[in-house]
Amino acid sequence: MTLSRLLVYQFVAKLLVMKNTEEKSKYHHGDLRETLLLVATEMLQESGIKEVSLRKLASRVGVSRTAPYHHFKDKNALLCGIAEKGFEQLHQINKYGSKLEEISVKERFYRFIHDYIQFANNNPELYELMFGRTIWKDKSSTLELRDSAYPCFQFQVDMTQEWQKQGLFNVDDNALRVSQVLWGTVHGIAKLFIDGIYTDNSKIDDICDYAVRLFLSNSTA
Amino acid sequence: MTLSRLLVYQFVAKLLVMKNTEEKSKYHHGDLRETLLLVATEMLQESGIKEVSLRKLASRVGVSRTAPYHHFKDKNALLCGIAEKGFEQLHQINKYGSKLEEISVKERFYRFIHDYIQFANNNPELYELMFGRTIWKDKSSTLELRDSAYPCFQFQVDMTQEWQKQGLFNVDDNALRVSQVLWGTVHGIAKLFIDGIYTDNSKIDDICDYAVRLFLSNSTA
DNA sequence: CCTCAAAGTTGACACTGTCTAGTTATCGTA
DNA sequence: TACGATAACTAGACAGTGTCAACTTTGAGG
Repeated sequence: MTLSRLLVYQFVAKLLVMKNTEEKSKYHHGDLRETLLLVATEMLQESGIKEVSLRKLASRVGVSRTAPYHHFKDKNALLCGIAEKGFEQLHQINKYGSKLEEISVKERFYRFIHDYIQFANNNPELYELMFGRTIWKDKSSTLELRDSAYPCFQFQVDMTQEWQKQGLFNVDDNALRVSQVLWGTVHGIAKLFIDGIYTDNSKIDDICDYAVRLFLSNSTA
Repeated sequence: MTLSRLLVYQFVAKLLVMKNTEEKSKYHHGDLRETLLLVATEMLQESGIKEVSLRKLASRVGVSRTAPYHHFKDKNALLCGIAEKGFEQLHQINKYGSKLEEISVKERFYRFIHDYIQFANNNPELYELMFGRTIWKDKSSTLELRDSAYPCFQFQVDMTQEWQKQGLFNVDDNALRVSQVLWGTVHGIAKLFIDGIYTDNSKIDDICDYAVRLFLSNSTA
């Protein structure tokens, strides 16, 4: 299964380069960087970050152990690359949810919380990587990673501001602070689930309900 | 510095055994298990979990590489042992804070949030270990770990119930759910700080303030 | 056509966790 | 007091890991 998909990757990657030429030798891969990210993400999702090693990755892609070093400074840079795409995905989800005009603000707020936690729950290893200290602590985050993560963070502040305007929260409150607490809540619940401390996934919806209720019990909307 | 403290450990450990005898040979350490936990915790706090290796630990303690295996099944068991003590510490803090009768319930609630996040912030590596997937995911947690962690978790539910009785939250709400959301919030904020995503530590108090305000804006106390 | 940088290679090094087999010390019991 | 079991400890080995240095192949541009 993984093997067959891998062959597809290599094939597609090669197609990207075979624009005018008929055949390519195998020495130059074509689009190794993208293929590495693709396969590494797959390995991550399949068997966890502990199983992602550069050597295994290289061998899966069919390339020598040190070839990845021509596309990523080190393992950390590769991981940042994976997380980068995760943030684009999450940002997309948030944007989509905030545009649903056929439902009430309150419902949109519930959906934000719910969709966020679902994203984490559907991609536990990816989420763990995106928000883990591996790539953030000690200033080890790549410039490109920050460029894709910060807009995603900022969007959450913007949404909070919108919720304030619509009466879910006090307009006089500092939007950044409110958003930091809200994000803390969803992040915390998500983490407790995917780290295996909250174990009953069937209770996710119920917990989201309570989160909304606790925050909005005095909203004017 | 570390070296001198290490010598103290070894000395103390030896004293524990030298009850009746005058001198002990060095083949048997005396209380290796406890010494390993002590030194490992120190290594953890000093330079992060990534720097904690069984071999380095053994060599610091002055024992062969495989000696620790006679006291811990594997590395995971050692880490569980460290976390265990962390939970006892945290439980202690929670218990202490809940007994302060000279301040109001609201202030006690604030202190719970504040103290919790401070504990995480003062012991980032330990907290990371205690609540990280390394020891929880895939049922890798030790029985002893669970025995020290679960009472700590339960205590938070008990506190929530007390807060409900005193009017901070609706008495009719499911205490477990309320507590799961509250705990999610403090855990999430703590994590965002210690993982390096929230970077301005001087804002901790302010964020705690907002958390309390958001939760208690409609309390009857 | 030639050059040169980019992309890919092998070999090596210093680590890691953990298994196996062997050694030494300790303690309860005959 | 002697003995034998067993707990505590040791060295050797193995398969992994990330990453560095030195080398080769390839393709594109002057």
